[in-house]
Amino acid sequence: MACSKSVLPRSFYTRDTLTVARELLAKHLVRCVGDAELVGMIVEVEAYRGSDDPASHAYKGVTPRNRLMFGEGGFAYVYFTYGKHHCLNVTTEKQGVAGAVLIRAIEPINGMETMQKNRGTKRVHDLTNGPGKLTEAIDITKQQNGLDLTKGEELFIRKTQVEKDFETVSAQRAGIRVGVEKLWRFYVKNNSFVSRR
DNA sequence: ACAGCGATTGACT
DNA sequence: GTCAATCGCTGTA
Repeated sequence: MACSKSVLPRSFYTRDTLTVARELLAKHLVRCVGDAELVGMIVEVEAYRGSDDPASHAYKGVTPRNRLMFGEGGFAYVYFTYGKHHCLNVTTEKQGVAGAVLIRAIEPINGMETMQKNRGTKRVHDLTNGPGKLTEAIDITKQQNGLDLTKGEELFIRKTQVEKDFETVSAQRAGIRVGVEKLWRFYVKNNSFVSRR
């Protein structure tokens, strides 16, 4: 696998969830499907923790759905919601500590034609500017739930060759009714692929 | 067994 | 701006 040494290692993920969330911005999310490499730059994320975070799936303890949030950092946690959409998270923290980062938006870098086909639209700015949109664009379903992101194979995240300067904005998380006071949504300032709300 | 609902989206007024 | 779609997960019985 080319560029495998730039794949983020386990030690990146097994840290504090808020730190991992902020540092995921401007990294490249890579989805390999056959010979195709669908790539997007992460521009918007949200952190979810455990018993201190009423908005988190992990707030009330382990269930069959959220068990990956309690496992070791660096795995994909994919869930299905509103009867329509999949959301992609990466797990964080060490084994036994709940945490995950929701990938809310990416800026398409490579494989845009496939993303347009998967989304059924040609409008570039509608391809990946939302958690349910980007999973459809890069073909993430529960098939990918539990994947190890440190392998550099089907799904992974890598450092960019030259990371441009950017400003990080902290804001309220979207679509939740509790825990809104925590500013655990982070996005790249002025990036046009950040979801609206 | 089953009612309630959601870390969203797209269509419509 | 408002609201319906749609179904798997969760809590309760």
